[in-house]
Amino acid sequence: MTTQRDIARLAKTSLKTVSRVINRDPLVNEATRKRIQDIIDQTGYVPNEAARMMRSQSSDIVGFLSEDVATTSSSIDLVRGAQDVAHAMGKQMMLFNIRRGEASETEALAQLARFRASACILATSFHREVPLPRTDMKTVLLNCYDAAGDTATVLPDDRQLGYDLTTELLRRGYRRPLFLNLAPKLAGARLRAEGFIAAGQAAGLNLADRIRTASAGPDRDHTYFVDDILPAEMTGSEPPDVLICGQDLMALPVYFALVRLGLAVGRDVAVTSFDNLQPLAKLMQPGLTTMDLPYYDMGRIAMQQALSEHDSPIRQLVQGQLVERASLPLRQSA
Amino acid sequence: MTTQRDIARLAKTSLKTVSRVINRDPLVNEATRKRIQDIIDQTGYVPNEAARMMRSQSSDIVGFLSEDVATTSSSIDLVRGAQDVAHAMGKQMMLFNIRRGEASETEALAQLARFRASACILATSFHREVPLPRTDMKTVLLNCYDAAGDTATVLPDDRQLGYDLTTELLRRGYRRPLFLNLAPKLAGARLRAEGFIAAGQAAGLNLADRIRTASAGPDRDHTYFVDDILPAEMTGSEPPDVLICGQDLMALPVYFALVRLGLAVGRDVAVTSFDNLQPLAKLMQPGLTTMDLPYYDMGRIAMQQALSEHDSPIRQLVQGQLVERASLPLRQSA
DNA sequence: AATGGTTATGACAACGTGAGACAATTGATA
DNA sequence: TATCAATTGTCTCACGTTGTCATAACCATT
Repeated sequence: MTTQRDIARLAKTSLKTVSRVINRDPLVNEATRKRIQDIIDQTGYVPNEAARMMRSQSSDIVGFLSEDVATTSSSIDLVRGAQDVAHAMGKQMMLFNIRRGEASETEALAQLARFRASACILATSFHREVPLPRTDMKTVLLNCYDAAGDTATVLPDDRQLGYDLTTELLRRGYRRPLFLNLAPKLAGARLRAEGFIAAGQAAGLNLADRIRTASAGPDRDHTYFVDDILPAEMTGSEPPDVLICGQDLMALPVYFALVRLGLAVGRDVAVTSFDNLQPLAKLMQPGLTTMDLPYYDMGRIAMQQALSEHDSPIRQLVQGQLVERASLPLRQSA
Repeated sequence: MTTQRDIARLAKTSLKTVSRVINRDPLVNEATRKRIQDIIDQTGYVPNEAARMMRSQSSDIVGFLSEDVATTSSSIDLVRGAQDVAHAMGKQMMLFNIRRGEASETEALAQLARFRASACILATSFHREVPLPRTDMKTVLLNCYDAAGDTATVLPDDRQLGYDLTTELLRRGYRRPLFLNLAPKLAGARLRAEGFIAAGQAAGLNLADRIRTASAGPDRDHTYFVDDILPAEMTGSEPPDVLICGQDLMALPVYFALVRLGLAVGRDVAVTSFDNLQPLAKLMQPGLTTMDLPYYDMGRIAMQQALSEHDSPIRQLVQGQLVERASLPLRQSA
């Protein structure tokens, strides 16, 4: 491999001058600079990052530990946002697919320590509390938080998401929303429920009994709602005029269930959700109106905090936005 | 940061002996080894990878350049497979989200060169030909190939996938399959069509005219099939008894279209597809019977080839497997 | 010509690790 | 006591880069 020493020899100059050219030190004569630069281009010299790291005692590497990169495609946007910021700042990101609390997490942190990484981002695929691993590295929690609450944290503003979505439904004339919420062990589910009720209060409606929750995991949720809740509610005397699903993946079986009940989504009952999962939300028929979760922005912000010199705010909430499709038409006045 | 020199001072021994312990030199007395190891554990000493890289002139880093980590969740499995193998071999993976042929690709390769990466994997989200970037690094193409054909390549055996799926349909008694294929610019689409026809021939059926293709991109495909092809074919005199969709994401709008046509998936017409996209394929009602594309295995194999000393086979084809769900019932004899 | 100031260049050390050469020490055995 | 093997230590170099400091070259002013 070509080194600065080789360049110096070829350019008949000193090692230091080559280094100056490479580091854009202005204290170099233009003619010399050009002569050296030409040789650099010719030889295809590439600086050795390892040597640079050793000399500077710092590494330009940030770790991204992600749980379940596999399961949820939304978490990919967290990765993308973080990576885009890192590269824009000339940093490198090392991605680790881990399981929280298991050996894979410890190993990832050990690897990052070997590379003297300046910081690490710990991301989860859904908003929830996590145990904080023991590490000396600067840490940013992404889409999760720890009980102690003294670590920089980036979270979706789930309460506001629930509030905004509900407010929009009410504004459009819907009066009997039914919230098919995710399990309360998910922090986002609890917060959205709060926002849902608060938005009702603001409009003079008591929505507290308009929430259904399943205690088990996501998969079970769907079965419960589809087989038990929906048939009962939709055939009752006062059926809901709009369903709020806990996530887009729940809206899909809900669509199918409504078809089985002989109801048309959008006409007989509106359906909304949270996630804006691509390309699912767009491919569903009718297109799913859903609260876009700002994962890409969250990834960006987390990386900005990981790279910032000064201390980051402990908890930063990121807003989402409603994406309108055909599943939530403007309601005809009853 | 603690160094080997610090350890030596604390253990009242020489730098060399510490180095021996760390590098597992057997020529060390057991008692001494333990004493030093204890201090290493206590201080939480972590070897400096930069120094090690410089000393050993090699880096243990493999690059993974992926197009559209964002768009397709299937490509995540490529990443996971590659990462699992890398970590098992004590290597580090650097992930880059790039666009083929654009600056992001060149920059990623430049970064990897700075780290003296030993190899890089170039992955695409769907099976197609790509231009090979100029680089000195050992390269493995994953889910894509270049025209010259002298680069190690890992691909799904799409021809076999098409053949196996079709054979299974025929074995179950279906006789009028209709293949709603992806655009032929995708290599996988062309190969699956070959397999489809070959399987027909093997069963004494001419299926050449049972393929429909759209020339535009995936999104357009769906519209075309859903709005033009399906209504015409399904209401014809001899409607298909089973639909083969080019991908699970196409099967979704197809489901909705069949509902609009008053047809029940599984009962009136069977539906199958390619991908086994999680969790979509499972959540659709009825569950989608689909050819699982072995992305995780492909990722593993690509990384194995990237790390292998000797030259890798130019083209390695990986097999898939049918995942049975309710959308393809065993057919009642007509 | 001497002085001072600026600009350009070079010599050298140091970062942490690993390895080779070889000396020194210890303990056991002949 | 002499000999040998096992263990530990000393010393040195190398990897590639960059900060510190020193020197050289040049110009303008006195």
